[in-house]
Amino acid sequence: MQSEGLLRVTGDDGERTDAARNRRLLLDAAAEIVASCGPDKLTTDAVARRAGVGKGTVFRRFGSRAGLLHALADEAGRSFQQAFMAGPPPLGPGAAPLERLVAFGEASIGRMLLDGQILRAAEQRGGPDPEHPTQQLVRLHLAMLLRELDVQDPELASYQLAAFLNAGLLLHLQEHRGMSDARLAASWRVLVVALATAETHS
Amino acid sequence: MQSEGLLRVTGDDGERTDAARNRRLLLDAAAEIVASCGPDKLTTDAVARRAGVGKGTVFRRFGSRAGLLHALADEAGRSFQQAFMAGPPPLGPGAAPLERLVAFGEASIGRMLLDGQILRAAEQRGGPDPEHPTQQLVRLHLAMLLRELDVQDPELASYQLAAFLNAGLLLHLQEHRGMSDARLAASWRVLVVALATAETHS
DNA sequence: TCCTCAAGCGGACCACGGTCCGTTTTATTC
DNA sequence: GAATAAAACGGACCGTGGTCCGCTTGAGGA
Repeated sequence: MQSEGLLRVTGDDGERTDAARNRRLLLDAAAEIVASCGPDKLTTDAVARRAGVGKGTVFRRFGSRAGLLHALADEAGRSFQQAFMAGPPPLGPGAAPLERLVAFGEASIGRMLLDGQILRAAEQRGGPDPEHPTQQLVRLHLAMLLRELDVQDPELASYQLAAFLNAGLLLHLQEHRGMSDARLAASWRVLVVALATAETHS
Repeated sequence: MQSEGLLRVTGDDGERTDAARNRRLLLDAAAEIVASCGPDKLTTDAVARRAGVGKGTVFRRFGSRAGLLHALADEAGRSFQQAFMAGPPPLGPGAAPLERLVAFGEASIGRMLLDGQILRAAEQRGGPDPEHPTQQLVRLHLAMLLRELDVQDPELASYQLAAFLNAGLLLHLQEHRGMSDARLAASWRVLVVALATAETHS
């Protein structure tokens, strides 16, 4: 009998060698499929078949289709993570916080062209549709008010604000992060007041 | 033979009477299911069965499960729409723009407790998961920088910023709204600069 | 080297969203 | 009221994500 039932680990990080091998096979197969057909064509069946493993293995290793896409996106984005955590300024440490914030946003935006497809697919099939009539109504309303406040680019700013006023996010913050309505409202107020009082430098 | 093949309309807004009846049956059935079991239990089969219609009818009327949920949420939110478009200040017209913006956010936040469940379900099954490790890393980074800038409630602010730096949204703006990287970056800069320079009133 | 058993595996299976197409209903015209 | 064609209907059907469970593998202990 075996003295310790908990630490059977031998692989890199607690993964059996065949498990590690299959993870790689799956990630490679997924990358190939995405490269040749786009992320939408990546079905769990297809990736399993291509990797030469059973479908169950996909879910054992990655939990879900989204998990697989996430792992893929993480591999691609590892250098980005390195860059903003330990790379050279202005993205990495060394520059002033505001510089770094600006750089971070710019880098994120630029990155989208690169592997945004995968990131979007990982975020979930479909996702909230910004062009749904109801959402448009909200944004139109926000944009109108922002315009009156002389905010720069009110249309885009309305997207930024609407992105926060989102049922999925708000409910998550309330339910899983225990944030009170008061706190959410206060933060919203800070945000819009900041936007409103920002000087409109061209 | 009939002279005009285009205008067969007789119902309220171009809908045949049986179509209108079925729309109501479906909405009512959906509302009942949501009320008794929550939105997650609302399957297209179940709602069709409960309404006593075929499954195809669900899709003919609402296009998708999400469409049905949206219609449901819209019914519930109609009074809210009225309120911010034509109701009394500060939500409706009459108050200063900034007041209205603040009120709008507060109302949206408060509304979530009411029928946020439906709205979230309508937004799409799953949706982006804010607690995914990668997302957490991004938010931690943002929060750290925001803290250095003495922004109020940096944690929550990090959610606000991250909500915008989102592959689905960014890609949508680039692809379907034709917004350039430069424009997105400029708007991002305005946003973070505004937050950074807002005075920290307790 | 063999034994043991947790970890891993595979693919049949299920549930659900969405499509398709032959049939039925509705409104209009005569 | 009969004829007509567009619109709507229904439910069998399909693809895909995700689960389940009996079988296999691999690694440490003896």
